[in-house]
Amino acid sequence: MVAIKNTKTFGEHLRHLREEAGLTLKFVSEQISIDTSLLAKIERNERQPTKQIIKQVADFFKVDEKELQNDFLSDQIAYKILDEEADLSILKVAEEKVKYLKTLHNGK
Amino acid sequence: MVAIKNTKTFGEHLRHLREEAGLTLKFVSEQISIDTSLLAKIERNERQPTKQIIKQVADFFKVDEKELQNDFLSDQIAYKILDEEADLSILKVAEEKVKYLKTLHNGK
DNA sequence: TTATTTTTGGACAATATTTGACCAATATGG
DNA sequence: CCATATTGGTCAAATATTGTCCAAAAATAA
Repeated sequence: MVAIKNTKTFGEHLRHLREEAGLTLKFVSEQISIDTSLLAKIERNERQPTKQIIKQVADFFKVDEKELQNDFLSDQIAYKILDEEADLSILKVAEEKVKYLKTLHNGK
Repeated sequence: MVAIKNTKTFGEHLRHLREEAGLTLKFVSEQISIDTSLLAKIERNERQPTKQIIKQVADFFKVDEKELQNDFLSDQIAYKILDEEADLSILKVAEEKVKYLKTLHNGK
């Protein structure tokens, strides 16, 4: 597993990759065949990337697809918690539930 | 804060409340004005309760609404992780992101 | 400044997802 | 068997999300 370097959001991560490479939204969006304004929104976390887009981005920037997917997933969870103004402690509960549900599926 | 007693899913929790009270789906669903089969599905985690339904259920069973909401929220997160077959470690990342996003909002 | 390029923002149709309702099928238990 | 409880499938309606288009704003260059 690759270590988690920072706590940037998915969009910030994407923007970082792009700026690091010194590329414009227009250029990158054309390379991966999506609308420029859509990519801009994804970088600002105003639109969610589809799995397809995550794959294209990963391929383009030569980063691990699974890692990007996880980055996006943790974003979704974080935003949901903020949205619902929930306590961070529910993450622990969620963790227990995952374990519980896994035993259900196995144990059948 | 009330301690988390178990790792049952939201639906199991609901079913437990109902059976403990010795009531039928039909009766409870009528009391809170939703379709019997909808309530059954919610208890089996086949349908997601709306906030409205969570409130009605909480009122009916005289349990804390916020607690039920949290229970449902942690369910959603757990199912999402199972769905995506993601590692539990992303929960830690999500936690860091929540903290990070909170500083962003405050710090403005 | 002006021109050019880049990024942002809003509106909107198209698409996808979710909900709740209805009803039939299946279980449960007298 | 009969009566009641629960489950399961289908579907239209409601809701949410996506991607596109284009204009506005911001940044950069000339």
